[in-house]
Amino acid sequence: MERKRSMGRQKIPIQKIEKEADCYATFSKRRLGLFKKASELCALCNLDMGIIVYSPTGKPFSFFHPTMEYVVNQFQNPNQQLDDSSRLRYAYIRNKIVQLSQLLDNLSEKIEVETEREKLIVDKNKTRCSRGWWEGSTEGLNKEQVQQLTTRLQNLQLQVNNRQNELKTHTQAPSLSFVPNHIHLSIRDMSNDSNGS
Amino acid sequence: MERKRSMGRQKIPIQKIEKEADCYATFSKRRLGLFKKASELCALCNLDMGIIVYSPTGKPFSFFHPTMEYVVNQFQNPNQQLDDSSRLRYAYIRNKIVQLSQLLDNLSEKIEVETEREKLIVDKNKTRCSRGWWEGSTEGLNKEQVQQLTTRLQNLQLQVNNRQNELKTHTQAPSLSFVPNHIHLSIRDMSNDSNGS
DNA sequence: AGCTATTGATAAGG
DNA sequence: TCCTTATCAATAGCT
Repeated sequence: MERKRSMGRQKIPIQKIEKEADCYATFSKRRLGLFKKASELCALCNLDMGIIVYSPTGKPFSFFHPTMEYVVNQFQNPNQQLDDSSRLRYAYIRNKIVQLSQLLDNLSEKIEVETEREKLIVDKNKTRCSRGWWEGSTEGLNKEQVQQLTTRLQNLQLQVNNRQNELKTHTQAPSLSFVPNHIHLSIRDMSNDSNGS
Repeated sequence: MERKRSMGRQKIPIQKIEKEADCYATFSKRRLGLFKKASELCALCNLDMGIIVYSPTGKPFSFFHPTMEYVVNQFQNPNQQLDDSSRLRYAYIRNKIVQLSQLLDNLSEKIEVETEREKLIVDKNKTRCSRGWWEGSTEGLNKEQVQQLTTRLQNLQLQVNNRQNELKTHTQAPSLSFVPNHIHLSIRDMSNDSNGS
């Protein structure tokens, strides 16, 4: 039997991580995890929320649904009623987000299917020794190629996310960043978008 | 061998939970989980962040470190420099939070030790059949009693948290709520606190 | 609220 | 940075 290749996840004390590199790594992972949890909560309970977090280097990241203005303003003035034009604007934004959300989910699904298909092809290749466009490669390299393709597809997904984010942001404000799947994301201001696209 | 007493956690699709009761339950659990993750991230990387989330019924909950004003304002005006008095005020708040944090951590630790001790006592009782203040109870009831004590201690911990939160909040704003351990929590305004307590 | 079986998140290591 | 593995942590379904 093969020896363990990793210690696996270990318990860590919840204190400042002094080693800088580890701190950054942990921030990256946990910020993603946090935003994912947030987007899941938004989707599961159909509610509004926002997160702002500064990286150890001070770079701001945010997650908002439906918009930062809406979430913060409602919090500061819970009893304030919106005027009709504001209501319309937010209704519009919500719709837009739902549409984009569905689009992304569709794309994500396609990517998964595609990735799955590639896996099947490789398996077939392994068992039947058939040859295709990857012929000439060793089995190890095939696996690597599939990994690369998978990575490329996943990168595409992230790019789609970022592009969506840009489209929704178009502002000079600090970079907004977010997470794949179940979007429900950040919008800074869509008032410029009132004349249609 | 005993039959399984529960189905355990099941996979659920990330879509609106239509059953209202389930939606509320999920919100409660996941909001707590989210805030805990947030407080851990703050502690691990020593950074600023804020979360605002509205329950399915519209009740606002928030998590901020060090303050809402600070986090939001810095996000909206990333290049703005604070004046000296603001710097001092925030430094003061940060210090206060760290102090409270340590206090709570100490209390939490004591509670854990106490809980552990109770467990040991029960184990001893089981193996040695010694008798104490729980005498007269069956073994099953003893276990239950210990469970109750444990619960009471945990509730105490939560109450300490909530009390701290109140102390830091004292405002007419929507209720701020948060999570045990590694606090790093919400403050709305401490300017009234300048003359000491 | 509290419990348990599972799923999900993530610290280490490459 | 990104992936894998082994573990730890969060939580869905019940009670």
